Amino acid sequence: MPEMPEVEQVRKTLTPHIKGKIITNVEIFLDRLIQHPTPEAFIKGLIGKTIEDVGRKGKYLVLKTADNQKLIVHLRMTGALIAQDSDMPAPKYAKIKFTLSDNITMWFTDIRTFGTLYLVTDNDTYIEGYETLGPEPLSAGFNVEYLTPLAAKSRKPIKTFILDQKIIAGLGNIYADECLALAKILPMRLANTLNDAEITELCKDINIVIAQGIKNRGTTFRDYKDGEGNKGDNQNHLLVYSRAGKPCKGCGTTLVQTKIGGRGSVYCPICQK
DNA sequence: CTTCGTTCCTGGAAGC
DNA sequence: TGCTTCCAGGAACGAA
Repeated sequence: MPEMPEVEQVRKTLTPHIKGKIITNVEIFLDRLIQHPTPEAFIKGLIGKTIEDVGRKGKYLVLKTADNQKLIVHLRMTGALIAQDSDMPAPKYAKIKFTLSDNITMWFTDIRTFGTLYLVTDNDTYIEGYETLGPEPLSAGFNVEYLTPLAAKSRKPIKTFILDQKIIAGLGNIYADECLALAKILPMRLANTLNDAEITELCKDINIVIAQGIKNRGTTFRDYKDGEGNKGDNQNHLLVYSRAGKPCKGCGTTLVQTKIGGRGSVYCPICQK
């Protein structure tokens, strides 16, 4: 499930294969994934363009294809962008084929087909989730001064609060559980009950957990792969996620699984307060 | 206004 | 063994 570290790893691994390449053809095998404009206009708008830059904003990949045009991709649950030689067979679950110059093909694959793609030209559409993103972990705008007043007026569980992309861009279910475990805060605590010391610790630990995820090239549980089709390594470094019933790495207590905001959540009932 | 539940979708695992 | 049921969750949406 691509969260910020996974999307960043995709960006990094994709860049050397596609940057500077010309898009010579586009084939769409599932129209529904194209959110804007029409599939026909999407194809027409991309053919002949050069991929000038491969960027990222939160969990969105942003491919610049002209001064006034960008291809925005959200992988959601099981989407992937993979670059490979054009003479290689199509990967499984291929949904969109971007034929590039220099014998490279970039495939968009997706098992559950929740992924979304937008071709935005001259800001001709408004992408709600993209435009309202909060600051990212590890960025200057993400700090205690920013987070404290927002938490103070939120009555959501702290886990749900930090999963809100308008508050923090890039956290998903795995890293949210990990951040709260490291900060020793129970995920069901309401955001406005955290004291200053706890917010400070959480802020610091969100940065630590995300930096570790990036360093370990992302977390692969089931389907996530980077731009070259490789898995990440961070699943071998997790404190709580997917470890329900196993001993806490801190105190040995059996980790507990529950549901918060409809999402599976794992925590240590002793270490986390 | 905020918060909560539902929905989209498929594959894999668990249960009987 | 083979079938059915449940679960995974990002984010939009409608309901409370």
